[in-house]
Amino acid sequence: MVNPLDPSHPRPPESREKILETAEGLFAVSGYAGVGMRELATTVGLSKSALFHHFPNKQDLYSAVLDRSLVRVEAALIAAPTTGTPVDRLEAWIDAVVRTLSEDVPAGRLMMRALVDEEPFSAIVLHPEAALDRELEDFELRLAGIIERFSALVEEGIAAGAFRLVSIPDTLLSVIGAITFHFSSGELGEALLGEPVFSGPAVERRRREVSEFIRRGLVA
Amino acid sequence: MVNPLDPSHPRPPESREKILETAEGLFAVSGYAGVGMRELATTVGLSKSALFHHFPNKQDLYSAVLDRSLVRVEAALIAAPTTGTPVDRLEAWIDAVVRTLSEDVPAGRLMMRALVDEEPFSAIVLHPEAALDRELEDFELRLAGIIERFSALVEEGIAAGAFRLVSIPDTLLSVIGAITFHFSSGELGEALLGEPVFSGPAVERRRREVSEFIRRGLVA
DNA sequence: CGATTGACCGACCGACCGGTCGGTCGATAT
DNA sequence: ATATCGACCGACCGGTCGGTCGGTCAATCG
Repeated sequence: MVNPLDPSHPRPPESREKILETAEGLFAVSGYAGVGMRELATTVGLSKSALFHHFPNKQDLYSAVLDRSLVRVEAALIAAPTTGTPVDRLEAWIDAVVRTLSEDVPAGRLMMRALVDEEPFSAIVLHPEAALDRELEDFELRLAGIIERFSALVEEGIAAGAFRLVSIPDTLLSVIGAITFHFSSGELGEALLGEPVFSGPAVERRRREVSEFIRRGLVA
Repeated sequence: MVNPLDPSHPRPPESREKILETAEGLFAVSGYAGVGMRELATTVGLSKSALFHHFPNKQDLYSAVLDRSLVRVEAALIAAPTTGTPVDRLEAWIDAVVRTLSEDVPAGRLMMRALVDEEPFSAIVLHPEAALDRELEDFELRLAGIIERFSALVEEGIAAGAFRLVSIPDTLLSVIGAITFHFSSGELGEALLGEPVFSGPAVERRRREVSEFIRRGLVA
């Protein structure tokens, strides 16, 4: 039995976590095809073989990285209050997502890339029961859950008369685009803002601005 | 002298254009690193050497593809009316961009990828005069011009009291994100909408929805 | 103690990468 | 008739890709 308190020699879970953490940053910057297993290995400080010891192949490693980021977003959403008016809850959720993406720097860019890439997702997102023959990745199901939450909130808000009678899918795409793109915009964002996208003031301003922008776009 | 009316044998400008057109589609789907010159060559129906005959290297070909898409957006913006209230002009511009992106299917995804990729852009976007040592690509200057147009419009609208006192950079990032992401969302978008993103009804609805959403988010 | 196990490494594999080179071919220019 | 030129091709280059394999080593188990 391994003693989890024994600090002698790099313990296994540490390596696995370090690989995921490093891979998140690299995949966010260069995309799936733009990161080589050698590059990742040397950045982590392990041999390439060690990577394949912890993950069966590159795609599964990528899926694990993606799911790890989505778990944080999901957790923030679950932790957010579920009481109050739809407008209150919407603002709380936007705050939660913005805060999460501002703390996990590579996550926004990573998710934007994953969303734009064709492969991982399919028409199953809203109909998981109709899973064709393909096996669904963890992160696909998790994303579907997150989207479903937002979708239900907007639907409820419309029914309660708090929101305009918008097209829910279009609204979802607008909101995802506005929030995620900001934290994916890298150098362009910094050039526009005049300061790093992830600096304290920029994040705080973003939270206010995007929240107000979406609120006004949505309320009746 | 080449007779441009002579349809005998594949004429050179046709090949170059065909390469760009094909490359736009491939780069949009798989990204810069995800497309090989061999794959592109065989898709076009030429040899790999022919690609390097028309373009000095892969990066320059990619830049040309990007610029070609931006030219269309720029042209649509220039053709749009520049009279009326800021709100009118904003709506006309959003219409123009949405229409352009809906007609040039790969363009949205291609631009979203380019925007998320770190390399091509730098902090020069709004300060082209401060161009460090690096030579600016055509498409970078063109993008800077497009952003500058939108920025000026929002600024003017605020000064005229037509728009709220928003953070202009944040608003630009929200608008770019909302519009571009929709046409980059591929399978996710189709799953949410229940129909192809680029189908007639979906495009028309998108035009209305995103225009109204942004208008409400921005007007005083 | 010996056996097992998990973390890790170096060497290696076939496929593919971007890019170069020498040359062919048909149309134009002189 | 001949020289030139642009479009194009097949063969080839060094290097990198994701992935495999045999083995080492330290810690644990029985």
